[in-house]
Amino acid sequence: MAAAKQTSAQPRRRADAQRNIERILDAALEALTDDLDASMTEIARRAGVVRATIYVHYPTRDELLDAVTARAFSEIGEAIAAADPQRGEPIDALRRVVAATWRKLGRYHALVAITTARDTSEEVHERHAGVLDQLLPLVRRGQHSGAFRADVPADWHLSMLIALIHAASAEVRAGRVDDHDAEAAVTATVIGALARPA
Amino acid sequence: MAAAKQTSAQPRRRADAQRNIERILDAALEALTDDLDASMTEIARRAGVVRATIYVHYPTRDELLDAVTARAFSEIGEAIAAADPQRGEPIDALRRVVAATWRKLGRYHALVAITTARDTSEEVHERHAGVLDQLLPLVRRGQHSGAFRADVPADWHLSMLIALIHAASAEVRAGRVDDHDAEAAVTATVIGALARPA
DNA sequence: TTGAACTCAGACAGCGCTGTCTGATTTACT
DNA sequence: AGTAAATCAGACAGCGCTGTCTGAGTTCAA
Repeated sequence: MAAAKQTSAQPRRRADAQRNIERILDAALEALTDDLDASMTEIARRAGVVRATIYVHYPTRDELLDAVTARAFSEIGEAIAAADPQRGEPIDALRRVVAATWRKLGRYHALVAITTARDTSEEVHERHAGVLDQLLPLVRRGQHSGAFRADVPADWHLSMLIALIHAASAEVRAGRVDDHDAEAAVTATVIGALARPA
Repeated sequence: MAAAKQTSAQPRRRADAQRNIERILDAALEALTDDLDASMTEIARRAGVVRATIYVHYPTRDELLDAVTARAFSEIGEAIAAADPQRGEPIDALRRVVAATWRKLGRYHALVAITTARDTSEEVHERHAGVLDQLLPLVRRGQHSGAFRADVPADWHLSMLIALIHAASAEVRAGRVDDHDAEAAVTATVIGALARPA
């Protein structure tokens, strides 16, 4: 079993073990963002542990990737919930959601690429379910109210939203746009892409 | 030197060699679309040749990837030129360009991912230059005329355009939208993303 | 028809990765 | 203070890949 969030049913984990788990997950995300094929050796180096220590916590590379991805989606889900997507006009709610999530989502592009390549599309969809379940209602009510174009499936809008956020993040990483300008730009671009034409 | 397009300066290539080169490039594109890490063994299998035959024409894996990518960008450049991006209103020209290129561009996502991961951003930019040189004037004149939003760099619009096309193609490959509906949808989504709000 | 270009069919070496192992050492919880 | 949890520091085996090689056989252009 991979390292799991501690529960009262398990013996307490030593503090240094808990610290190492966080460092391993952080290092994995960073290494994989730089190189989709980053090795366990490279991840261990960045985490400041020996390779065998990773295997203590995550018996295989895939289990490590699953853990990093689960953590990422959990964080995004929390950010979306905090943006309160059900409240107010769909366009306003979409603004809040994009502002709340674009930076995080952009960082997770590598994980999306890796899991998309590795898993079946059902597995990928299931992994995204926590996030999709929060966003689909917003897209649907926007389509119903006439704020968003309704001649495409709601899934289409979500795919376009995620693609634009990843592209925006790439522009920032490439240094072509600064972070502050990018926030206004990605918000406007997303709204333009989803909104029903006037 | 990698297998190059035949010129009068070179001895004529045998017909079966020419056929194999085309099949190798086709097989490489197909295999890499399915798996970014597709092996030379897999590419040879799909091409119906032995591995050593690929090495006769492309001494390294990277040279093969370069050849596939060069061919892809050449095709896209031709499709863009055929769409006549300098003619007419910017929105109309953008429609023509998207209609002419979205299917091809969508198929080359794997190559973009691979070369982006491998090369420096200068190298990637240089590789895209033939395509960017044709599209940047369209974006700039659209920004100048007020048709496209001008509060972001022209590069921003191009990145968003390409991201949306790739996402659209992924929706079609996933079977969530059919090809015909996707064309109308991607055109509308791109125009919405780039256009200055009314 | 001839002969060079081209391909085939393996075999081989080297590399880097993943996962496992073990005894020694360190950390930290009770 | 004691001791179990955790980590370290390599070493090891197996795997699959890339690139190279060679002699035999096939293809095709002149």
